[in-house]
Amino acid sequence: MNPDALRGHMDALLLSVLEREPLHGYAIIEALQERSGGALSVPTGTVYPALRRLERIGHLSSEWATVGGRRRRTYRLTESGRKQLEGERSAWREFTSVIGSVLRAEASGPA
Amino acid sequence: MNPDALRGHMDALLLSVLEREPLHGYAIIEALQERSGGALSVPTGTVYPALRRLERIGHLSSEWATVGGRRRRTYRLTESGRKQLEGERSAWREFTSVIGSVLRAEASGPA
DNA sequence: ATCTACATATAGACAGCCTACATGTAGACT
DNA sequence: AGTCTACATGTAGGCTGTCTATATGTAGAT
Repeated sequence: MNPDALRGHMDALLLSVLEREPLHGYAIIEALQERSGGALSVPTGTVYPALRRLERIGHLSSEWATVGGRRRRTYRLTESGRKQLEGERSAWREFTSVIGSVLRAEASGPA
Repeated sequence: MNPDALRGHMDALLLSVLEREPLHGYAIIEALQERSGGALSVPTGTVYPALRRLERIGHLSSEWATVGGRRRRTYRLTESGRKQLEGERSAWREFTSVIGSVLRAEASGPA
C-alpha cells in the first residue's frame, strides 16, 4: 500500500476503528491490521501523532491506564468525533465515486 | 473535495484522462471536470508540475503546437505510461477495498 | 479599453505521513 | 544472568506532492 495514498484518510481509519470501543494506540494499529486483512501496517510514527492531533481538535479524548505493569493511553470518540466520522464516511463515498468515474471512463475514441 | 485526499491519486487521474487521446494541460483540466461531473477542479499549479514530473519519469511525452495563435504543449502516454496506468488502476481497486473494509466494519460490540 | 476565455509556468507555503530513534516493562527461554 | 520478543508510547526531522498566489501572453467579444 503506497503511503501517499493514505493521505487525508488516516482520520477516517482511526475514528472508524474507535467507533465500537475505546482502544489504546498499539491496539488501534492491530485492529487496523485485522480489519484490513493484513494490508494496513500503519507505523507508530504515524498513529501516535495522528491520535494526539485528533484529540487536540476535539474528536477524541484520552485517559491513562496501567495494565499488567504497562502504561496505556486509551482513546475514545467524543460526540464531535462521531459526527466527524459520519462526515468522513460520506466524504469517502464521494471521493471513491468521483475518482472511480474518471478512472473507469471508457477508452473509446471521440466521435 | 478535500485536496489532501487527491494525494497519490493525481497520477492515476492524469494518465487515465490521457488514455484515449493526447491532450494539452488546459484540456486535461477540463476533461477532469467533465468526467467527474464537475466535482474535480484541479488547479493549474497542480496539473502543470505534475505533467512535467510524469514526463520526467518517462510516463508521458510532449510536443509543442500552436493553435489559433496560442501555444500548447500536448502530452501523450508512452508505453511506460500505459503500463503505469494499469498499475494505478489495480492499486486503486486495492486501496478502495482496504480502506472500505475498515470504514464499513460493523459497529457491533465484541463477543 | 476592458473583460473573459484560453494557455503555460514557477515560487513558496503547508501539511501530513514516514523513517529512525529513544525509552521502558514483562515474560519466555537459555 | 543475559538475551530476545512482544507490548507500549513518543519525538525529530525528512520528504513530497498539492495548493495559493502570481506572472505572462494571445484572441475575441463588448
